[in-house]
Amino acid sequence: MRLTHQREEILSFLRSKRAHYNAVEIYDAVRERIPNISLGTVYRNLGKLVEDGEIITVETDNRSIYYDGYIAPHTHFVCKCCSQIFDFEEEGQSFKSISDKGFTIDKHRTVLYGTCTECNEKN
Amino acid sequence: MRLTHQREEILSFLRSKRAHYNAVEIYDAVRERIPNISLGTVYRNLGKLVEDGEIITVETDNRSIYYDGYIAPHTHFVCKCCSQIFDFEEEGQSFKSISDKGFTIDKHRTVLYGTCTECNEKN
DNA sequence: ATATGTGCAAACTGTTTGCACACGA
DNA sequence: TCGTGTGCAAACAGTTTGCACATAT
Repeated sequence: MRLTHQREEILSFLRSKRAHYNAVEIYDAVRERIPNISLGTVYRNLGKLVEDGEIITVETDNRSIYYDGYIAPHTHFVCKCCSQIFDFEEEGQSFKSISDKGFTIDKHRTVLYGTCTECNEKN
Repeated sequence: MRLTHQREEILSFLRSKRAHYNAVEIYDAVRERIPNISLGTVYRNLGKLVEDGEIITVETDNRSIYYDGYIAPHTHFVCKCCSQIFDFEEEGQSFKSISDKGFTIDKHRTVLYGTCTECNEKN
């Protein structure tokens, strides 16, 4: 993976903020430093960075994918009202400490990604 | 919520299968019984059924949303190879029993949905 | 030197929506 | 009857991609 100016700026932007951005938000932010960067380049780099494990994605029930430069395992909370995404270190099924902070939890989704038994046996 | 033939067929299809389908797959299945149903109607009904808590969604890193008629809390496993979605009753952070079955877990995402403290205070 | 990346614009895909008509309660 | 739902087609939004040129190594 070649280290281009564009890729560097995208990665350092995501690492500098402890927050979650979609592709267009990242595009707008990076454009302040590289005015002629294209949205296609942003998408291509985000894809590569995810593939490489440099950043992670947050799949929500919004239409767009959010990207996170903080890659240690953690839990995301999506507010249906302001659509902000919050980080929590809590894992597991007890989210009592989160509700205690004043958050109301409507639903909770856990998704694992990987290779199933059958596919593992085939390869 | 009015009980139309279309809504009935969509819901009974999802309840009859312990599997996960996207809108087009549901459209194709229901079309065998209601040949002139439209994809728009399928989407509208899926939205209403989710809103009503009759079915749940599975957000994956595929482009499309999957729908599940089995609404008890459970964990989903998405195979990156065959893209099948598997159900597991396991919750929490220890997925040892899943790996013991021959599944390889690459990543694990937990997302909570609800209302944040600030928005709760506003309302 | 050359494989990889870029900007641009067009294409693609999943989903939503406006409209006139149909139907369930 | 009347408010909700439907089929259809067009619109939309997020994302991907083909191309010719540029750049990192």
